[in-house]
Amino acid sequence: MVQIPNTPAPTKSPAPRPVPTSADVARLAGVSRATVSYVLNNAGAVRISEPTRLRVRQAAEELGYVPHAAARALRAGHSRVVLMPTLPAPAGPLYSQFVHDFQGALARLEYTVVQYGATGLCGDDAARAWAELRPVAVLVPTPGIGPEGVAVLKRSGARAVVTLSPAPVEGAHALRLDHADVGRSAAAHLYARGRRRIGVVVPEGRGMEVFSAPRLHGSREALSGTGATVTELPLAYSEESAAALAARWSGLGLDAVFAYNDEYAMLLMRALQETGVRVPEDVAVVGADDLVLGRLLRPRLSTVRIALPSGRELASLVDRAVRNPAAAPEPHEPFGATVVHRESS
Amino acid sequence: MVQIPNTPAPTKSPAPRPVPTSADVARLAGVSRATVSYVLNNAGAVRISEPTRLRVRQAAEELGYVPHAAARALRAGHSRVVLMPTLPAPAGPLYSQFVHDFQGALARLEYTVVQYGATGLCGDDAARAWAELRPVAVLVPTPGIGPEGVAVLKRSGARAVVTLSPAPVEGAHALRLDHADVGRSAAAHLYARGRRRIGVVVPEGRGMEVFSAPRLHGSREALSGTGATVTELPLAYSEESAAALAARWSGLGLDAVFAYNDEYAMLLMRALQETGVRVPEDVAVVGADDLVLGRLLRPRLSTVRIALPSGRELASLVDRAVRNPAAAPEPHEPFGATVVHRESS
DNA sequence: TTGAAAGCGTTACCAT
DNA sequence: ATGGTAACGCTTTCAA
Repeated sequence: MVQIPNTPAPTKSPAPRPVPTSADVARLAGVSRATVSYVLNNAGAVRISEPTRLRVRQAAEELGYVPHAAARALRAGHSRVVLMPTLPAPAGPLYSQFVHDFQGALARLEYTVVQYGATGLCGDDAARAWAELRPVAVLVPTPGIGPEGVAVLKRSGARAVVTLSPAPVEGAHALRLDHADVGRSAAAHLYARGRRRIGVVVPEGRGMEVFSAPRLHGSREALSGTGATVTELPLAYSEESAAALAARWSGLGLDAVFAYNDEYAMLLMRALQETGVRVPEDVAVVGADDLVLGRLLRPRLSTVRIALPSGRELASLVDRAVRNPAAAPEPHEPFGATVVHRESS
Repeated sequence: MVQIPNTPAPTKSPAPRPVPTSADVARLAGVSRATVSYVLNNAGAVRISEPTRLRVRQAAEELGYVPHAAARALRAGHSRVVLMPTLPAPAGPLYSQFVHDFQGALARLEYTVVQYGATGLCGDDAARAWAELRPVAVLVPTPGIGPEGVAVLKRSGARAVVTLSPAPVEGAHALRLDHADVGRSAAAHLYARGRRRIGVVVPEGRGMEVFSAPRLHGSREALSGTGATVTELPLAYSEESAAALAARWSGLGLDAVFAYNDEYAMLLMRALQETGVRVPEDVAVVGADDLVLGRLLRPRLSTVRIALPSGRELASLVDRAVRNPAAAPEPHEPFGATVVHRESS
């Protein structure tokens, strides 16, 4: 049977040229695919004559050849991708900075960080979706993945799984980071300052509960049995929502508020001040995350600081774990939440 | 020759089990790989008996089988990955929100958004690195990629390339977004308010110049030939840096400042107020990005708002472009920069 | 209803 | 020094 070479498929008019492959480069340069591979990867083991190298390079240039990462990974049996699921809510400044540092540090170690939109799925289902990419390591920034999920990832070739979560997860390098600690610290601080009727801001908005729920819970826990009360205060990140909350403030009878984080604290504090509520005389306010803006407010904002690991440290941990996956997860102290007492409480 | 099956490589002690493949599932279930594929992908065209389906599912479960995305993409010849290079600097709140929306909207359209750390490389070199992933679409959030880069991506199978940049890029759906407009608007506004000696804050820090340079340049441009002066004000995002700048303020002799964005404006405004400089009487301040916090400052912060496309709109644009790559890039008006005049100017 | 086989793009091994 | 070939894991067409 005669095969007509390169008959264009009779579908679309622009006839989308197929993506050039290394075989195309080889054909154009008049060499074999192996030679193309050697030249383009600067393989030291094999010597290729200079003229040949040149021909191959020119051919690749001419065709606009770009190697196919998936094919390469398939062949190699591994990749240098470090996977980082994206958060369920827009990231705050603290986290953005952290991700940026982490990414930069890993890039210097020749890894590629991929933030992957793992929408909808949760827990060990999500782990399966991540495992499809066969990352060499995974950093899970929220709780929710369990030992099963970790096992799936490891069976799929992940040499390191690092979790940031309250409880250590079997099989993972568990960096213990409990947002409930933030709530606990804030509430304990307010209680120690003599406050007894404490509001806790709970941001509205999909995905926010991942962080707000533990912060609320921690506050409740710290105050249980003390006789102090905790009042949940839903609040959207808008002037209107804050004004509405401030308008019904006197009816709530609160003498303190833990405002979820510094940004919400600023929002609420302004609304309260507008309606004549004095801070900290009438109500003590505590934020969290120790953002720059907290120091700029008047009164200066008390806040709870979390000792996040630096991006560089975490990158180096990942690298060590990848190089030696057999090593037991390094134990470490939970990241503490420290109250930074300023003027608002 | 007799081949000893599954001889473990005599290397490491924990003998890392190889990752289970669909062949392993097939073997365990006593069927062929094709059947496994049919069952696991719910192929409608072929009917598989219920008992077989069950056996396959159980085998997959037991082995912890997860399909290999790279292999699948290789075989399919395409993917649903939308690539988004990460910014060279930590993202601000405006951008974080945008990315989150964009990702959510694309997920609903069954795309997978991947943020890819494209560190170091720039322009068309970066494009080559992105092309290795064979994304179906690419959203380039910074200028720097040229027609060459777009061509590389398209030749590599990208059916849509969307750029957010000042000048339209040949071959791409170019959303025209010029940060110089922000600088122009701010400067023109300050000039119209009678200010003539105008400072422009330039954030320090790697990667910031991508946005700060055009904003500065736009300010210069708007004032050239008017007799007004532009003074460059390097500023790190810290209280100390702001205090240092405020300390030498009177020597600068400025009557207005465009503070890069609302966050820097807040930082500088506070430092100025601390040293007794009155806003807006002594110095007019304009921020940018129209963040919530600008409305919370006193005096309320004037700002320049950029009409970013919503994540949903952009997602739908990407989807349309992917479905019909032949269509000419949809023309559109450049996104305007609008001055929101409040009290600080 | 199920199985065999080809092929996606790449690279490593083994001939030449 | 270079080229043929097999194999990575998966899907799909064709044949039984």
